[in-house]
Amino acid sequence: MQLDGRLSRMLHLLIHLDRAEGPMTSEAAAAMLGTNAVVVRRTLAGLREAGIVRSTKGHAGGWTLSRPLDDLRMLDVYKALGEPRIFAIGLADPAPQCLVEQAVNASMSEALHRAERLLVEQLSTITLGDIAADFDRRLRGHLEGRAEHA
Amino acid sequence: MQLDGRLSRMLHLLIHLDRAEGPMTSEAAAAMLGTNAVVVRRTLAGLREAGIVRSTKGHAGGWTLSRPLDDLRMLDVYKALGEPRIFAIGLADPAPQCLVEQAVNASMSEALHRAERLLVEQLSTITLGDIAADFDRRLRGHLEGRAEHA
DNA sequence: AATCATGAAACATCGAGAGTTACGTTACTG
DNA sequence: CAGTAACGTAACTCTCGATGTTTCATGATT
Repeated sequence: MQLDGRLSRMLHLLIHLDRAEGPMTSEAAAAMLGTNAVVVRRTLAGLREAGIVRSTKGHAGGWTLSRPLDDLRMLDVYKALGEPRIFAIGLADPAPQCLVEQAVNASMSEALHRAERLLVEQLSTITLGDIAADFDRRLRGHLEGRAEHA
Repeated sequence: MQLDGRLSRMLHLLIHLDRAEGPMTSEAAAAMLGTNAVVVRRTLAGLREAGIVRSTKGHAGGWTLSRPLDDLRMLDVYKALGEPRIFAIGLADPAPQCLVEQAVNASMSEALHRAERLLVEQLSTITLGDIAADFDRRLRGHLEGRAEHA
């Protein structure tokens, strides 16, 4: 994976955590995400500090959601991950002497910032509850599709 | 530089090409951009295929702009670069079996695509002529600033 | 005491842009 | 026509951050 898939993975995992009964181990989460348990712990660490999940050690331990999905916006998760870099493209030199490059930077920054604001606005609008509701719709559609074939 | 600075660099360079008299060598361009001549050639190759610049070999050779800046939109340059990846974040799995992940992907793709559309729209609105005009304003301001100190 | 789980450090892997070296080709110059 | 200046290109290396892996320590349950 050449992209930063942490936000995507965490959204996926958090909804499963909500659906799960009792704590989910890093091992189980890793199997679900197709990755390694240490990667899961590392990534969830930020969410724990942000109060999104709780972890318990020992027997029957693991990860638990500490808020309802409706109180969780995609933006909260993004911030809990440390607000990773959004864009793969950027300025060659953020503080150039050359006035030409300064003008280029002004145009590019403006465009990038606007796109970033739109993205952040959307992340703040959509809750994990919304995504879970979409999942439920997909699940019903999926089951109906199977029923028709029966 | 951890970001893709090609668009930024090419915008910068193209305006200098417009201002320059006669062809500019890759070596001179590299010095201006703080990089290597081979990097310049490699990057400009795409712009040449897109008809944005021309290259001539031999004595007094180098790179020349083949269109006026007002006919060049930032988007043209972006496309000539092969439309590089815009976002550093993305989906962990673009075609998952899991319906939860499908729902997550739907939300994230939607948000990312909207942000991308806004960015592309802006890149298509701004011409290199606009940026050059902004440079001219900055230059006047710069000279006035120096004059006041004199 | 044994086991199961997280916490965390240390290191390897990977991909893409960037940088570098080297050599071939083309075109001008004297 | 030899020399030189420039692009064209292949084939590397370097870098950086996310990802993956190994290992050991710590804490909680049985």
